[in-house]
Amino acid sequence: MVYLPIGMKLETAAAQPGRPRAFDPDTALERAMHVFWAKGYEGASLSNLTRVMRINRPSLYAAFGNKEELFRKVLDRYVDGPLAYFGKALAAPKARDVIEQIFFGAASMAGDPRLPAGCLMVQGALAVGKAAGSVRKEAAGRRAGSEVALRRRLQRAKREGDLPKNADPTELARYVMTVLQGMAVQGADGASPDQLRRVAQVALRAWPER
Amino acid sequence: MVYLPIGMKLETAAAQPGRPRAFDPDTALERAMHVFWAKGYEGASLSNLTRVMRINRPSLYAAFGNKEELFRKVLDRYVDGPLAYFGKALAAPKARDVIEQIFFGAASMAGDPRLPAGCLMVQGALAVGKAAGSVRKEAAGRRAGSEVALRRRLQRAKREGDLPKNADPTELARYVMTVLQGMAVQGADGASPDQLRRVAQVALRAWPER
DNA sequence: TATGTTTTGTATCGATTGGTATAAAACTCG
DNA sequence: CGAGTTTTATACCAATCGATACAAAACATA
Repeated sequence: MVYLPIGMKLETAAAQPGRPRAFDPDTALERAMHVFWAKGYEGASLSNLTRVMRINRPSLYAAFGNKEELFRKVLDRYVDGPLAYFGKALAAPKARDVIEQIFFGAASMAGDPRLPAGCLMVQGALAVGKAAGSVRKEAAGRRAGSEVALRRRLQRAKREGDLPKNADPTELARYVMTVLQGMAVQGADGASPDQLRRVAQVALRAWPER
Repeated sequence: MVYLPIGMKLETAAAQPGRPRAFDPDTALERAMHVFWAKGYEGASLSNLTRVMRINRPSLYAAFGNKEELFRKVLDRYVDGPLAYFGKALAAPKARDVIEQIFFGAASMAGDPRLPAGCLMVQGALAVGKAAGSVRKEAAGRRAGSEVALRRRLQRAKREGDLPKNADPTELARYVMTVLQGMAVQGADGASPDQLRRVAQVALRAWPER
């Protein structure tokens, strides 16, 4: 059992020996996210990464493992950061609201000038060489995971009478993910939030009413 | 003016001097397409390409220029080959048929075991490093070109009374392209033709009736 | 101040990248 | 057969890739 001084954060509690870090790992990770987001896993070289992260190569390897582990940690940060709207949307009371929040959340993300265009989980490692195969599968697995989460939410909605009896949560979830991933491609090509919102409006016409 | 022997093809007419090619450029291009399609522009190395194309490096450069030009020629071949259904669909008499043929054409392409998963124009160069920036723009420009062609087709449909007066061809074309590109991501993740067809069925519910 | 520990910066590692120089091989034409 | 032309195969180029070895620097503790 470890007793901490009251009011002291757990991270800073253990003042370990040795030379202290000259950089904030969280800030460095944020910067790495931008590089992978804009250039993809293979397009982001270690020289790119270290320059933007403002750390040298050994510091990167000591703090994040290697390029692949860094990418995985960047993916974690991405889903907890820019993609947080997705998880929040799942908590909306009605299925229709869930879908609207997902679509419009994706559209408005394209309007943030601080963020690269498109979606990291889509363009980060969609088609890659043999060496990056596991990274591709990692990203694909996360896309599939999002679809599963949405499907379960829609299954719940159906149980709650929030969807018609003939509605298929599996098909609907896949449709929503398809539109979302298409919006990611459009966003990567420079589509504006307004354009994406109009796409979302059209896509919502396919939603089963009442 | 050049007079050709009757019944002789123009390509084989000029029997030029020098050592003849030991490979068929068309076959080699087809093989290169598969490599770029499966691995993306950056993930496809020249070693990959020459091995699959079954030619050596100088032959590749003599016949196709360099990696970037080879990719452009592969894109040409892609639109004239696997993506030919898109152009044919535009010739359908009614707008609704155009969209159905596009969607179901994309779905059935995913069922061809001879072809890599997904869509070359989407995953070939979606997010890449600085050196491949022009290749990314090339692919993006072709995606935009497809959308323009579809928009014009829908504008014609509206003039012909084939779409409601309040329908917006620009929005509809963008919506269709978005769904199509989303289907490409789903296809890259291993979605079956049946699954994609069901997605298309849902997507078609957004289409303006009458 | 001395010791132990961790991070930092530099300088590099072998492997691979896209791209070529060079000469032998294989054809046409004279 | 010999000259001219083009393609082939091998070997190689500089540059960059991801990843490390090593020693100086900066801290805590004794």
